[in-house]
Amino acid sequence: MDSYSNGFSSPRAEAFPAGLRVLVVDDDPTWLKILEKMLKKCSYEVTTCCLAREALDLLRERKDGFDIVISDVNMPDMDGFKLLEHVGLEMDLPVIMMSVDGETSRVMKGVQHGACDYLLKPIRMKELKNIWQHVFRKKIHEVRDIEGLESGIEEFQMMRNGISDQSDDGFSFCGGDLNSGRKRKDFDNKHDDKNFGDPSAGKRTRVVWTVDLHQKFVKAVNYMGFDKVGPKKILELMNVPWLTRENVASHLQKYRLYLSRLQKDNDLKASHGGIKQSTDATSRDQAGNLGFKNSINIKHNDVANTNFGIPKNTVIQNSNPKSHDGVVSSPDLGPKGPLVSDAHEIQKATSSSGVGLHYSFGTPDLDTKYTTFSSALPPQFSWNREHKPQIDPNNVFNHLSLPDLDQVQVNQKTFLPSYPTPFNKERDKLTHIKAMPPRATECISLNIRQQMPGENTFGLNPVQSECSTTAFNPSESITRTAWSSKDQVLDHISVSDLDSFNGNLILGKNSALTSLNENFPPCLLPEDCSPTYFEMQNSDFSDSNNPGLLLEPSMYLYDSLKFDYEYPCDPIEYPVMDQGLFIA
DNA sequence: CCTATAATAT
DNA sequence: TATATTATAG
Repeated sequence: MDSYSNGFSSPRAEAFPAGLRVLVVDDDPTWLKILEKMLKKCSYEVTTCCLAREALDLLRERKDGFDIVISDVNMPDMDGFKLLEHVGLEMDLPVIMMSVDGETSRVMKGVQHGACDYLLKPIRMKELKNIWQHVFRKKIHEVRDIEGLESGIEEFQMMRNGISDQSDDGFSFCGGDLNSGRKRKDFDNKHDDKNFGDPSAGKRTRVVWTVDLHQKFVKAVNYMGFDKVGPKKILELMNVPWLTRENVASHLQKYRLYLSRLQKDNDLKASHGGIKQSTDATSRDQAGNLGFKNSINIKHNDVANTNFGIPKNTVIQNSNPKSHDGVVSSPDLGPKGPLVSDAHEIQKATSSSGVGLHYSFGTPDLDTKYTTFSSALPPQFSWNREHKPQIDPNNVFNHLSLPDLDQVQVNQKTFLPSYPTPFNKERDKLTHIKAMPPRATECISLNIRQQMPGENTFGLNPVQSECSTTAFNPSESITRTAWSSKDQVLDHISVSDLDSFNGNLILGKNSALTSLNENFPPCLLPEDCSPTYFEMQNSDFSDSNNPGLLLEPSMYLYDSLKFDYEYPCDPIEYPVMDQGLFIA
């Protein structure tokens, strides 16, 4: 692992792609062998398994044990897409799907479910050689995120060179604003003026906590330590001009509540398992500590390369030195049963269930402020800047990261994202990981409401659409919504923009909003995914090993994407998918 | 700063 | 209508 981590942490290292930890899943032993061989030739560290279940278990056991997963689509025990979903939700690892079938709809489905790439068998070296780019790309994005809080941008820039930035991704996917890139945000003016300054307006505008905003929030929290945080500090760190302390306080309240609920669930689960910890502690307290403490204190730069400053996993280190091993895994929860269970069912049940936090992406409402994009937007665009001109350059858009907890965490060691658990506290105490709830739990669902760029293409307006999907439930039958994708994106799981886009169109309830375009963000896309997909088509790029090269290809890809997507297929078709996306 | 509660939004 | 999110009061 070390080697691995090193490699990634410092892209420049020659060893770079070497040591990439790949998990290959395919029910056909022959393919498994072949792939293993090929991957080893690429100097990757390969682990194989022929069952999806097995793969999931492996991944759960060794949370930070893999950098990327390559899975066949057709498998007896579990649909490859389902596996994809689980992986995306639970470990946030890039997943490459493969099959003999290159039917567009299948590929699309893979992408929608979060696959960062879709390879057609027979797979050639060419294609495998570059899989590291998915890992790298993801890393970069994460960096970016974090960066926001930290002052250092250097790293970011470094990476940046190599890779296209999100905006590219985003755009291409969105299918929308290709050329201009960003649509403008005209409307800011309106809103801005309105409420802010004048008290006269009796009530303040309502802040919508978009994913982006929430991420910032979380970062801030993690950065300073959960227990130490206060609205004021968070606000400062977030550096979002128009946000008020009250807004943050309110959100913090909600967040804590949410965490406590989460905890509670976990406890329950744990108890079920028989192992009950002392958790009973009041929910409040726990909540307070949850998760963050541990993770946070470390924000050093030393890690700089890798992490970008985020503290995250510290906890793990402390508690479990071997985090790698998967200490984290939680047996009780029984990843098995429930996971496999059909997402469908769960979804249904769950979708509305209450556990998740919902974030929205866009905004339809004029009065409301949406934070979301502020980041992505160039300063000029920032909406409310009036109040505070400061804009974070940092803000970049990232794709969404998981909601709270994990979010962006980066493993210092590995650099792969790991989930931070909210439950650190307990973890520490207990040390047993068992007690811990499975990550899945952590993955709560998010409903994201996003607004797509109203694409002009269609002439439609962007509308919000929502769809939710369920992730899975790790342990009990609890169901959770994974997140809704409507638009997008959650990390990988998400749907392709295209879909969402279309979805929006269709759904368009608020069509009135037509002008919205502001825009959004193209960003949300799962960066990983998009480009890749195309790559297949243009196989040319596949050769480069050099990270530096990465960029170029991407660009191409993007272009091609744009092209393709420019004429989106029938919008109509998608909506449906949209909804069902995750569901399978 | 935190909690509770009202006001809104979905 | 029931719930969830956010604003406000205490």
